[in-house]
Amino acid sequence: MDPEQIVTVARRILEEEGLDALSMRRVAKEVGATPMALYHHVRDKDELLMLTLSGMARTVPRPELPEDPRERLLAVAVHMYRTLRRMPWVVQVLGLGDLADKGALWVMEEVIDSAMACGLDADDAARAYRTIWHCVYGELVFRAAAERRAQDPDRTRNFPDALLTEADAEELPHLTALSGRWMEVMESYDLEAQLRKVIDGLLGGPAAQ
Amino acid sequence: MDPEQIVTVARRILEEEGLDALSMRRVAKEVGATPMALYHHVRDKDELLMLTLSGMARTVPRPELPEDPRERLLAVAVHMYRTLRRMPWVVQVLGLGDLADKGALWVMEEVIDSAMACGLDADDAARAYRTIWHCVYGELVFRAAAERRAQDPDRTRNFPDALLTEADAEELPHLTALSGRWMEVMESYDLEAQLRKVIDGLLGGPAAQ
DNA sequence: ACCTGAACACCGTTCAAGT
DNA sequence: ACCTGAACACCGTTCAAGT
Repeated sequence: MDPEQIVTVARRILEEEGLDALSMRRVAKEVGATPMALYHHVRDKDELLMLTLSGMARTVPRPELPEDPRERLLAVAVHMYRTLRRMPWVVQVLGLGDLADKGALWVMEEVIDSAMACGLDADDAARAYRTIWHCVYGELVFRAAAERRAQDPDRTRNFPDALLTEADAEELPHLTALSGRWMEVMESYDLEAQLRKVIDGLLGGPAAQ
Repeated sequence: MDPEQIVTVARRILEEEGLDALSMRRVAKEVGATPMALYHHVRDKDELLMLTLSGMARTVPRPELPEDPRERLLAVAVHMYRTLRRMPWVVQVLGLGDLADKGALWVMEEVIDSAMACGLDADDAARAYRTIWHCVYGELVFRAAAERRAQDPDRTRNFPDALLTEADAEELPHLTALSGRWMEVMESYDLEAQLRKVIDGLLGGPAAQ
């Protein structure tokens, strides 16, 4: 039983059942050892979680990217989104902290390089990366939440529709007008289109020419 | 022992010690009852969490907002950020799902109204709200993570610096150049300035005139 | 060095019984 | 209607003991 085997088992559990299903005891059982045996190879659960993340980036082939820097910036962001969309557990673990994977650094480099090619200085480019990442991460978190909710019909709330009463029409006219269509409007949310606008803003205006 | 008392105790625990410290048994103990008594007032832990959220918005006074719609949009977003920054547990609970508070709907209304006053149609304004919320939420999550990490000096990793070796200078030139300054650059990240650019992008260009 | 067994101090929730 | 007690099936982690 080596650390690699522990991490492999942990990743399988995360993939199949998500973060909530991962416990030291569960990993130990599936690895065929006592819970305490794990602690000879990882410091604690947090470290195990960190180890499940590192190396994941290598499993994703690096995409062909457009040459135009603005399009490249958009393409990297969309790639990051599509990749993590298929790995919901990675998003869950990322939210826990600062854990990171060396194999994913090229994404940051590519974003910063593209932004600089569009005229930003290095510091602004690094900050632009952060803002773009927030847009991607937020979308991943709330889309996952929406899917969970859709699967539990008992608790469907159709926020914000469920909170609106007739008395709100005056205070909240736009929400009232959107009422009933909210889900529909949100399903038409296109991250790529939104990111294009965000990138325009971060680069100081739409593409020239 | 009424539902209100249960929620009050739960909120205090969340405020003082965060989501991880909240358990049904702990709430029961502090309320002076057996764990099972709670289940006569709330369906399960998820419902209790939802109840802790609802009503929180009323505790925050609604701010004076500028008249200019673009400035109002920015001011609402910044207000949302500053408010939640002081309530880290609310951010934790929000990440769990779709839980929402009626008292916070004015924020959505105000964002959508401002965006429409700047020329967006209702659907685009709703989508703009979502993108802005992601920028705010992402910043809240990762700033909280950075603070947690800073308090546990044992695990400080200074991502991405810690992952870089000399061999990466060629593959990752910009990250290498930023190396060492990463923390510094991130500390200079100003959400208001970033949001101003994002809003420019979402509204289709910087303010006219 | 690597692993086990027993223990500590917890979890959320169900179920049958009490008033 | 509201609450309790006992139980079920779990947690992460420590500590002393084994090989």
